[in-house]
Amino acid sequence: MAGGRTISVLNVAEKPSVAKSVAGILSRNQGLRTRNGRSRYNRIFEFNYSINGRPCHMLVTSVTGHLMELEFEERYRKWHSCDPADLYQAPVRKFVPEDKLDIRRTLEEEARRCQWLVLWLDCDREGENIAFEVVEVCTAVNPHLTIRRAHFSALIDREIHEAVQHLVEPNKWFADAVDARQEIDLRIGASFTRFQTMLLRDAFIIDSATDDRNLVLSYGPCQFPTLGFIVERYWENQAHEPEEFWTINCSHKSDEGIATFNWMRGHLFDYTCAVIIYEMCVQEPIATVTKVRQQEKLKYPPYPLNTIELEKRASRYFRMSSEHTMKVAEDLYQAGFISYPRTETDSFSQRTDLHAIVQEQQRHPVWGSYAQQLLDPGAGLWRNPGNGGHDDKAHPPIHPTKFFSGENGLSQDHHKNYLDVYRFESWGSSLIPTYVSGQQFMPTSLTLDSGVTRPPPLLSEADLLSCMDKEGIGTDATMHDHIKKLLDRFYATKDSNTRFSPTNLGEALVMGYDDMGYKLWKPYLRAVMERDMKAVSEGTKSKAEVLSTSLQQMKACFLDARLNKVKLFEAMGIFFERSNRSSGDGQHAHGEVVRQCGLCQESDMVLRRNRDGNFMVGCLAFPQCRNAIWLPGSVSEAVVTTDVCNTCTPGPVHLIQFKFRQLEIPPNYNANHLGCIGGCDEILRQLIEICGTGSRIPAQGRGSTASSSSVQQSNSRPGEARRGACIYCQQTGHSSSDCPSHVSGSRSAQYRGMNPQTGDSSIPCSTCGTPCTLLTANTATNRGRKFYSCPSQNCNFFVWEDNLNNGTGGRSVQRAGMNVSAFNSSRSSSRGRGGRGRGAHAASTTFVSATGDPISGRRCFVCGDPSHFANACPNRGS
DNA sequence: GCAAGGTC
Repeated sequence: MAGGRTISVLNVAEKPSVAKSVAGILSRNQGLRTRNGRSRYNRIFEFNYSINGRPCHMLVTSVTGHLMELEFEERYRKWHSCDPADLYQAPVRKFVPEDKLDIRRTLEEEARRCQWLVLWLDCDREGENIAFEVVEVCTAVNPHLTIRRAHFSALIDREIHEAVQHLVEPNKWFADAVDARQEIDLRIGASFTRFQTMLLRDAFIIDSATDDRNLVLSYGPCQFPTLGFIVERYWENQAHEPEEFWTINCSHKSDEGIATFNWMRGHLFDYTCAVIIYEMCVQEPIATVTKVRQQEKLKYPPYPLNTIELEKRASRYFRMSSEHTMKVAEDLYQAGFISYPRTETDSFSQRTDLHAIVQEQQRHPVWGSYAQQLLDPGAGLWRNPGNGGHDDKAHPPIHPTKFFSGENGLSQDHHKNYLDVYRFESWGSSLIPTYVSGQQFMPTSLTLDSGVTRPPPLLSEADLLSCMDKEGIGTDATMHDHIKKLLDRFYATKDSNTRFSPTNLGEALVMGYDDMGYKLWKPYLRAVMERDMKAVSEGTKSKAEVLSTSLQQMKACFLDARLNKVKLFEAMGIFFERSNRSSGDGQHAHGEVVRQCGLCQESDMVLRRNRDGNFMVGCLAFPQCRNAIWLPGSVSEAVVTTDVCNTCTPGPVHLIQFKFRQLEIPPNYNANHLGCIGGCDEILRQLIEICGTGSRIPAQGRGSTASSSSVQQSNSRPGEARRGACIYCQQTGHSSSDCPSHVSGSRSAQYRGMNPQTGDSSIPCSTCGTPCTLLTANTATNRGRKFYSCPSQNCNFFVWEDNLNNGTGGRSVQRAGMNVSAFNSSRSSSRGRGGRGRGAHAASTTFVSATGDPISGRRCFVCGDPSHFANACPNRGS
């Protein structure tokens, strides 16, 4: 027993609620006195206690998070006071802001009469940094203080009592890492924010905010990569080219149940190929079981909960925003129901008394009995939770700390269940027949189904949190703040389904930096910083070293970005009108009118230039109407004239005076051309074909996600935009398969490679009028011979090209399998071409067409010979 | 008027 003279101990917690809990637990509410400090929120608790046998007069008070802020010195604070580049070396200082001065005074007054200072800040890097802020303030008035740190991670008796009996030294490396992070964030954030705000805000009419003058175009090392995730996914989504594919599906129903068989090849994009294979199946439909494999499927309970997983699950199951979730979790933590809610840890340490945690829940009406069973050694149900593999060495996974019966004052949102027999995941169940190897059966259904590839969905809040987590953007405690900031800054919007899209402003900014070739909107920068911080916190790098190299690099990057500011200007110019031309009429503000939009028939089509300098004519009603015509990439200038085309209807269609870059067009074309986009202009069509539209070529640094960033996000796509006028609307600039006036792009695969306007590679189907592509046979008897075949499922139109030229005309070939769902098809696709038919039973081997008519005169699909089917065709496979 | 990180 140490005994001896009573010492006064000043205990400082990170927030008032923790001070109250710590005081309550240590004093066991015996002899606990409370008084006000200088700050009305941060009260002081007093009681007597004994640390390692030594009598102590304990004073417990608190701060409210960081006591200090980092700021530039006064003369650099005004935005126009200096060149933003100077902010990389302008002096900074830590100071206690006005609203924290009373807390500082409390600390000073109490510290003067204490011998010890015990720091009860949260046990993470930020907490350690705050601890040193408190130390700085207290030792300034009492240099003789003995400094001690309490380590705890839950506000429960055994943790707190143990912490106070095992005090340690504060960790300077942890605090240094935060100092470095603060300084880098401040310098980068302030320099780029001032730079881009002053550059762009007054130059463009940014209509997102009510008052442009107060708009801040902030840049931050966390908010920008977060925006980058949203934009990148948005670009991927917009650039997606839907492609139709085909699958062969088979099911078998028996007394035991129904089995669905998937094609080992998955799916094929080549329709003809899929039909041939399908037809072979139809011809010999008896299925043989070649292998039977039984596999046990395991479903594991979720790992112990960390902050991000909490936010993701709350968003997924409760549709709670991450911001709200954290507020609720904080309430529960402060009320003592759950452990600290900001943790990266998803595995329980060996020391955690899991049985004690479960014991608390035995009284619960819903899962209490389950808890009892878990604890019953006879039941043998107890299993230790899985190990998620993360441990921040500061806090345990989020877990309930005491029984919660549904107290008043807490909303329904607070009633989260951590130990429930988890309600949000379930087993899928179905019974399938048993099979033995070698067994044969007649499929109940055998269908050729089509599907269309889907674009990746826009990011949900849970997706976004995953991206941030994966790349280390923000802390578990701040991720939701960064997401909210993007909404507040008008950089992004969230739809009712919690899916995020960039606004024009957000997309333009990312595009601008991307065009510079910079990864400033990517997470790499932050990742490097985070690695540096970790190195500092582990003592392998010094704070000074990290600051010096990091800031040097960032300043170089800043100066370079400023040299390339024209890229930001151009990107903004795609979405926003320049403010010095803002007073013009509406038409001028958006471009020159070429014609009325033939698609929506409400708005005008106007001539515009995209960020790559390429011209297009787009509908003013975008994005409601996506009609767009991309012009040749070789156009250097384009001006809408008052001349009107006298062929194209509905008029008026204004002619455009084009100037082409001579070097980019063939020598026999004139660099100056008065052209029409109405469909009549053969020269324009040819130049689009020759030069491409240039609009969708991936820009440097944007990789595969490039294309959609163009201004209109039209449906046109790189390769197809070059192939001439659309067969539906006769406009150039998009292909038929992309025609916005046409219902579906799902047929796109069928039209590839054709050239409708040249007349020699496409003819209309004699039945439905659909253009038929010129294809080349590859059979032994007809290799190299060209033919036309209708891509439509409803036609069997087929004609050899040489017959056509001889005037023989087309003939139909019945194709078994197409349009035919052999056997009763219960799995027909509503969208695709296959499987729509009704069918007779297989045993009769009668096939019925999609119209219900029996098929007669069936012929080989490969060579057209009625004497055999494709699977027996002598020409097949040669 | 800027960042991100604490917290009220």
